[in-house]
Amino acid sequence: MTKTKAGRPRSEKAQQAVLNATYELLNENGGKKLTIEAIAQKAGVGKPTIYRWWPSLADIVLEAVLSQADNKIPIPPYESLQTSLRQFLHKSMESINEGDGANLRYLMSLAQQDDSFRDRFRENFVLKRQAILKSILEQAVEANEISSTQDLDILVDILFGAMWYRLLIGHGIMDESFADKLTETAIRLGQN
Amino acid sequence: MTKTKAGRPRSEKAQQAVLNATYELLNENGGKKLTIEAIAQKAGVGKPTIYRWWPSLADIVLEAVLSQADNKIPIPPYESLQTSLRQFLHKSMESINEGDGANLRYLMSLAQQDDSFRDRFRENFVLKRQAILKSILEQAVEANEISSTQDLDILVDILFGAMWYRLLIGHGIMDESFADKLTETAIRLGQN
Amino acid sequence: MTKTKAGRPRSEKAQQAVLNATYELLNENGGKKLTIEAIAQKAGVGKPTIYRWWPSLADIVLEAVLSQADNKIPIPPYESLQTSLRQFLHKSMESINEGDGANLRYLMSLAQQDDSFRDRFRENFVLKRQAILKSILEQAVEANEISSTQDLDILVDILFGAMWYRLLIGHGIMDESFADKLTETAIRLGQN
Amino acid sequence: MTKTKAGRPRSEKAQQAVLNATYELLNENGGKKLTIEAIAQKAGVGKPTIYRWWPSLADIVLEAVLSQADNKIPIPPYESLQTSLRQFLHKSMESINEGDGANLRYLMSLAQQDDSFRDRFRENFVLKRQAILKSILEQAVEANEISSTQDLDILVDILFGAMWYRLLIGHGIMDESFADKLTETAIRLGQN
DNA sequence: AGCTAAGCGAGACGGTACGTCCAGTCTTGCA
DNA sequence: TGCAAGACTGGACGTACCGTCTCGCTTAGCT
Repeated sequence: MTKTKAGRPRSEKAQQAVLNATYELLNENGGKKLTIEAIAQKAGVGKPTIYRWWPSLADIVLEAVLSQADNKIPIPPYESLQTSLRQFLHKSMESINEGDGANLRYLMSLAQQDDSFRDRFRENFVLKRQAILKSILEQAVEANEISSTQDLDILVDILFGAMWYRLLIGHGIMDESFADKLTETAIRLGQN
Repeated sequence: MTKTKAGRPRSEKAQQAVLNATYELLNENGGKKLTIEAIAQKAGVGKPTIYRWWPSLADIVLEAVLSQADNKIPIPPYESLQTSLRQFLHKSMESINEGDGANLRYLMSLAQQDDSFRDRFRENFVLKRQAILKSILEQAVEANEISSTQDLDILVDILFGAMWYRLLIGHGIMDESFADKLTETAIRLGQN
Repeated sequence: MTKTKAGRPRSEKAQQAVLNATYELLNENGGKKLTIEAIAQKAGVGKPTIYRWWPSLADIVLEAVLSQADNKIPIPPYESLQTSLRQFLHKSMESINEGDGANLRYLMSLAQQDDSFRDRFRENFVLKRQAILKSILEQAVEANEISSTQDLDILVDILFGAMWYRLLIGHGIMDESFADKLTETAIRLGQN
Repeated sequence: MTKTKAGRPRSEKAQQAVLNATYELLNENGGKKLTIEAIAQKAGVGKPTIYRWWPSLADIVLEAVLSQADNKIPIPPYESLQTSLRQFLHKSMESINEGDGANLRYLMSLAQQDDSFRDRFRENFVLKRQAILKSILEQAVEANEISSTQDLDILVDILFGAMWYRLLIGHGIMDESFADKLTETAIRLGQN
């Protein structure tokens, strides 16, 4: 019988157009004009198409940011805590200052408005970043640069926490010197 | 020199009704139904009255939270870093777990959507909390419990950052043991 | 050459619901409660749908009245000025007394508040009524019941003018005897 | 038994300021910006002062128009129907074209929205104008220029009706030739 | 001449409706 | 039969006025 698929197949093009449009709108006015209608219009896509694939605006933004940012902060081969952590934090600051800061703030904001998105944001974004940082710290433990009695989770919360805090509140700059101070803090906490 | 202002004076009753209604709605569904229309209806107040006195929904929420929370975390007389900081962090955790956590998350979310509100949020809320924490740390420096070479601002960012981070992401619990770990961290960083 | 229009077509059901709701509200309190919000609610229709299709409340009312009244005053075959004009004026009085009077007053009122609507009201409503009356008078000219030197436009202004004047001011009744007097006036002016 | 009235008497200045402000606003954009708030502001008067003296916006407008227009169309000594009626109608057209037309249209519009104002408008404005016209016609009857069997009320409705009709609908000009045609019409109807 | 109460301006109040924007769903015809 | 287009219901937005109220100041007229 009919095994051929009738109808028009899904358009990958449309999907990509949505993500591109979202990313552009996001970086235009800090998300002020970022609505599903605007995305649909800019992408040349029908609204139902968007609703078919994503559960919410937040998820589109998350995917758009992920698809753009996935390979921005590469994990370098471990050298030393001082070198590797410093480099990781420098890259993070750099990315934030180049525009990703606004995206991160936007995602964090959306996560507070929708619990189920908050879960996806955590699992698909935040925890993956934590894993990278943690792997650096674990290698530092192996290299005896961090005491094995140190609670690495607290260390992760401290490092990412301080960065997010400054990013979200905007009371302090996000520059290399800040990255250096956090690196130093981690080293001092590791020694014990 | 007429310094008296003509016209009917501002109704404190209406103002208080707005703040109360806001606080209730905020704690009902985590801010899902928190709209200016809903506040106006619940408070028995006209919408223009609200717009006359507050520039945005965010500012109403901020004032509502401030008016409720102003005296929740008292500043105790300084005893020791271990005691005073620990107590401050315990109180903070407690307040968050008693419902203020949702409010804080809501405010932080709003702050990411409106730059001018972000400024007010920072000045009127965040920096005041930072000042409390910092005064504890400064007393610790005076008591030689923290080295005078330590950068207190970084310490503040670390402590508040870690708390906000967990609160916003929801990947870790906010309990006394977390507060204790942060206290211990501060002490270790203070001992240069 | 695609001339077909994409997208969901206009809903005739919604359009009709709006007109019906408008007509009902119009006849409920003489237009006192006739607001776009009330129409939308009564018709079960969103406000944007109304604004998409009508430029103003006045135009909705005009269309509602037109759709209800289009066939109320039929043009009878011409017999004589005495008979045909009298019948036309009798029907007009009747329609006014049956409730259309309020609608006409409402429309005339709206026309004074919005010049562009006044134009549409004139073109789509008033001039069409004038044409009917004028065609009767023209047949009377052909039948030598009205002198060909008589200015028919003035006659039309006199007949409709007197009716509208009494309707709007309310200083005299709108009954058959009034219609008869106007008929007689027309006949006397025609003889010359 | 204090029956005397103490207290400050009414300010005639405020009353006049209201009427002047109303008249100016009325002639600025055809009544588009004519609101009680605007009047109060322009007149430098408190809103309650306005509400204390006038039952509605319409009544303010009526009084403003009356106070400005009372002596615009003087009643000349009767000469002949041809002369006196013609002059009266010419003056009416002139006044309408000089700006009073907009005021009349505005008043008529308001009269359709408020039945009790419609009564006052009729009694204090329309009927007084009718009385002037009627007195001319009555003098014509006395002078045997109009047959005593002619119904003068119908004649009044015809003359004022035709003018109001053209004014309100805007389908014909209001000039001297129109006035002349109406004069001629009256003369012909008078001859019987 | 002083007292006092009503009138005054100003403007905040609870409301209603406005016209707009966007959400999320539904209904077409094209491909 | 999946898609773009776009119309649909619905809800909140921020604004403009409404008519009422509450102030402190001003002022006329009685005591």
